Amino acid sequence: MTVTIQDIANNLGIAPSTVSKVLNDYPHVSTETRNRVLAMAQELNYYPSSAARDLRLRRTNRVGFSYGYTTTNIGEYASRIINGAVAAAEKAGFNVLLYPLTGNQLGKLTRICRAREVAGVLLMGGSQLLRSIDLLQEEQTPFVVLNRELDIPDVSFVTADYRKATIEAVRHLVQLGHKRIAYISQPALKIMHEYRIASFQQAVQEANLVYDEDLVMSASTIEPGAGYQAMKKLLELENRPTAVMAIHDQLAVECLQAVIDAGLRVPEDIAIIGSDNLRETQSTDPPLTTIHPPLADVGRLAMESLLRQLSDEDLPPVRLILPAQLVIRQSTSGEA
Amino acid sequence: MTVTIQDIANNLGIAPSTVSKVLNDYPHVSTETRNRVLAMAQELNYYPSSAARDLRLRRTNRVGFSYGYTTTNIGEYASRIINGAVAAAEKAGFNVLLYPLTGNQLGKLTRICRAREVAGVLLMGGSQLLRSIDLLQEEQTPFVVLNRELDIPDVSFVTADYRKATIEAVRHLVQLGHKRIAYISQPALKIMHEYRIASFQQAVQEANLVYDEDLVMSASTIEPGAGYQAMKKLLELENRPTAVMAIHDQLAVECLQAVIDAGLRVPEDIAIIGSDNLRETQSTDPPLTTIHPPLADVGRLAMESLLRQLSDEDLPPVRLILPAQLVIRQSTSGEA
DNA sequence: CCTTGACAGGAAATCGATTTCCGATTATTA
DNA sequence: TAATAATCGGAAATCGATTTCCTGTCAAGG
Repeated sequence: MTVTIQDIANNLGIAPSTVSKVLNDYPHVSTETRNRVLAMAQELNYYPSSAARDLRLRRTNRVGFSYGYTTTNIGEYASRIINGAVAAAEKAGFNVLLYPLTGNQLGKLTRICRAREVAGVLLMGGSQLLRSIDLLQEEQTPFVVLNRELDIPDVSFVTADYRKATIEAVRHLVQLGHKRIAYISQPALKIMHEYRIASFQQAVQEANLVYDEDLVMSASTIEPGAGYQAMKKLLELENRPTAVMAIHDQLAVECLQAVIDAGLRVPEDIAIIGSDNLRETQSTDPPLTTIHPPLADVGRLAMESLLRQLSDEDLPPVRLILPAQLVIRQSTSGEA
Repeated sequence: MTVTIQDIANNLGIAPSTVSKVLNDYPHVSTETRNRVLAMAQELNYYPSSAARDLRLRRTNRVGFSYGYTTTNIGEYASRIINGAVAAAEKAGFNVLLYPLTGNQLGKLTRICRAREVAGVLLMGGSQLLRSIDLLQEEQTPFVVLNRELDIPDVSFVTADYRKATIEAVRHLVQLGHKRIAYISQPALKIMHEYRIASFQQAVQEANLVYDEDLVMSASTIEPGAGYQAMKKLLELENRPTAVMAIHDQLAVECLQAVIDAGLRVPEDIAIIGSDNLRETQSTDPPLTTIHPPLADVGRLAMESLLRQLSDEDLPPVRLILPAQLVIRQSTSGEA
């Protein structure tokens, strides 16, 4: 059933070690033997057992993609990253294992490392990101963090420049005459949450606007509807904002709904800016202005860095912040 | 660095075989030894090498998810299936490997099988589906086909009842008074394409309408815009349809755009029905009526069947056709 | 008191590929 | 021609865990 190097050797009356040498392009094998081995390997449709190889070589061509954003479901956001990562892995002959970070995240990561299931890991989110990083560092498992800017020594990451894009977005709103800009975030996003709020604050101040904490709202849960509620609260303020930015498009879509349901117009009464440029932002009415992070590139470059780390032991950490674009649509500009 | 069973044995002055027996709950080990081993394993943070286990046991707890729909990118459609599949695998202690079917699909599948990289495969799409199935059968690698109804002996599949949903959709349109219903498909979807067209034809005939081949259009490429073009052609017919169904929502969204660009109203002039219930169908203007296949369940049940096949050699093939619902929104009903 | 058998634990084979080491030939050089 | 080197191919060790087989001990039963 399964063909081994032994079978090839037996069929030819030679030693398995010789077969292995042929298959690994070692010198000191006659052309004749070489050809016979190759022919027999083809005839028997031989492929080396991945388990045996991995064991003997003490390495594997598998990498893990561990993820846990606000949920452990892959959505459009995650899949764009995965597509980039998988394509890059594929090109290098590596396979990608999915590790949703549910339950005991640290326990799971420990197993992955110590059982040598994978050669390295791409780490995206998870509610225990910092501790996960600690763990991977201790285990000396190569890894790259996705979509987080981190100031930890020797930690590689690839992310998008949400900060700059946020500044650009606020500038865009200011140019349109907005002075009271609200922000809706999601505390469940942890580090991302804090980083984005800080970016927003910086952006507001750089635009010489007053930073009003009352205008920073949180979608309290990760259930759909939390963004709607947050927007509703903003609309009830006595001095309500004229523009809202959301940490991600799903919230932005809910905001849009809330504004419309309140009988107000977008963008005339309230302008809206989302983030991530999900497909649905193109088909809402009006289409949403949004921050476009190059997620496929994030995935691709993270994977490429990881693979480089795997082949080249001590490379300096990679810290990539890719430019993100502001995609302007009618939810701010109003023009058709 | 990496802890082996040997290390535990050495630290305790016993044989590795004894350690293994403890870790695998064999009898004939004294409680005292057992406890000492377990304590030491914990202390050294021991996890068994997955490669060594796989080699010795001649099995693995990895399953492959091979995919290639119209593209080898994971989109919302595929990710919903994957989420279900991964969750089910996770529950059973299995890990999922992603195998995008690019390039030499059959070669890739051959390697996967013969190198024993995975214990089984979920097969979703791919331009060579039938030959892939042949191959997996010959290799005796357990597999389950996703989202295709197949009449091949011993082949398991899990899919949604698009046929019934299509019939329901046509009936819905007929009730609204439609008599000329068009269908936009995508030949690149191969088997799915043919199956859906056949379902549509059946649905039309069961509704006692005339099946007019001129009303069956193809989105010629998989590039965005092909659906728009197809719709445009339909609108140019002298006797144009009053309703359109699309094989998937992305096409439906493009149809909507085309209708609006032509200055017509949805649903008053043209009603539209999509398929898959992608997120964006909720936020279009008007929101789209669409067929909702329970994709997460498809993934989950397919994985569960596969895992059952793995533990229980000769089980009869699983042929599941899950009910799909028609989600009625304003692109047909018109009511807000 | 001897036999039988349960029991604890170790030695060694095994999974399949790689790699080191070694012996036998042949080719090269002094 | 003798010494050395290169070449070919095989034997055996190795990776780490599992499993079979075996040995020695002790208890039970005749």
